[in-house]
Amino acid sequence: MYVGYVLDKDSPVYPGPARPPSLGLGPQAYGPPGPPPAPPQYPDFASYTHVEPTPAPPTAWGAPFAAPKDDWAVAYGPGPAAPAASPAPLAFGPPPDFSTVPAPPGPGPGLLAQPIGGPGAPSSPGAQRRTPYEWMRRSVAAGGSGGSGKTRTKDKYRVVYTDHQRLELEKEFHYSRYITIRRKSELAANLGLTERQVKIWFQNRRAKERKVNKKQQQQQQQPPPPPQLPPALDGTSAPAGPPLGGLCPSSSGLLAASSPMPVKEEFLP
DNA sequence: TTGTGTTTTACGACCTCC
DNA sequence: GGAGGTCGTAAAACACAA
Repeated sequence: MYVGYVLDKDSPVYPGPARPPSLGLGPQAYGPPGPPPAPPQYPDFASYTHVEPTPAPPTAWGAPFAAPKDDWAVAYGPGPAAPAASPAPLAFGPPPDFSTVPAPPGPGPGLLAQPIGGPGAPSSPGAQRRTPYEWMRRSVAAGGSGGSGKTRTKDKYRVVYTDHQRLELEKEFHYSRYITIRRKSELAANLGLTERQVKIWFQNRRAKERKVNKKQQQQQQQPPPPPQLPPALDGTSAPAGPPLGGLCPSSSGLLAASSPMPVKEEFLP
């Protein structure tokens, strides 16, 4: 690992890029070596302030998240109210939007305020997507490859992170593809995860992004085959013209117009 | 309800760096 | 040697069509 530079960046909550500029890896620059540093992959995230949440920003982050899903608001509840012992002012805790919604059913004010082993709140909207209660109870030892060393047991193969956990992880990821040691500790502490889980989440997240990017690249290199025209039209239409150009200028244009990074469906308004 | 495909955690193998 | 990186994979969780 590159502990050196990571530790170097332990200055107050991300005063600058977590990646040394010498690597050409800004906070948003991610990708296989070679491609130019590239514009921020998440222009929409430009307004996401990673540091202290300002008193009342309409939204702590940008457009894709400007309108938090209602169900999130329902699910998250008022949040942890930033544990008093929090070492640093974190951007944690739900955005202001979340602070006014009622707490989810169940004991405890908010997810983060609860010990991870607690009953926990439904992770997702209406708990229809997830059934978190059981895994929430088990997740105390999650990450728990430690100890017995056997983690893939039948009843505890993997846990499902709550939407809030994922939300915070995503926020962190959008800020920087690589998390610092300090930030990892803070995240783990505040989300009730282990540092190992945070680390692995970031690894998996990067893998996912690579996969998505690769897929998009392939799609752009292989434009979809022209639509099959009915025989009647096929015989009379000029073969060279852009297919159905009048109706749809070009599919490549659509691809190009799409964001380099697909917005997580959950984050879509 | 069931079958199937996709996504999400988690791990091991291997590599690089200090 | 230890930590974290990628890559590949397993299996649970989930979404959705039939």
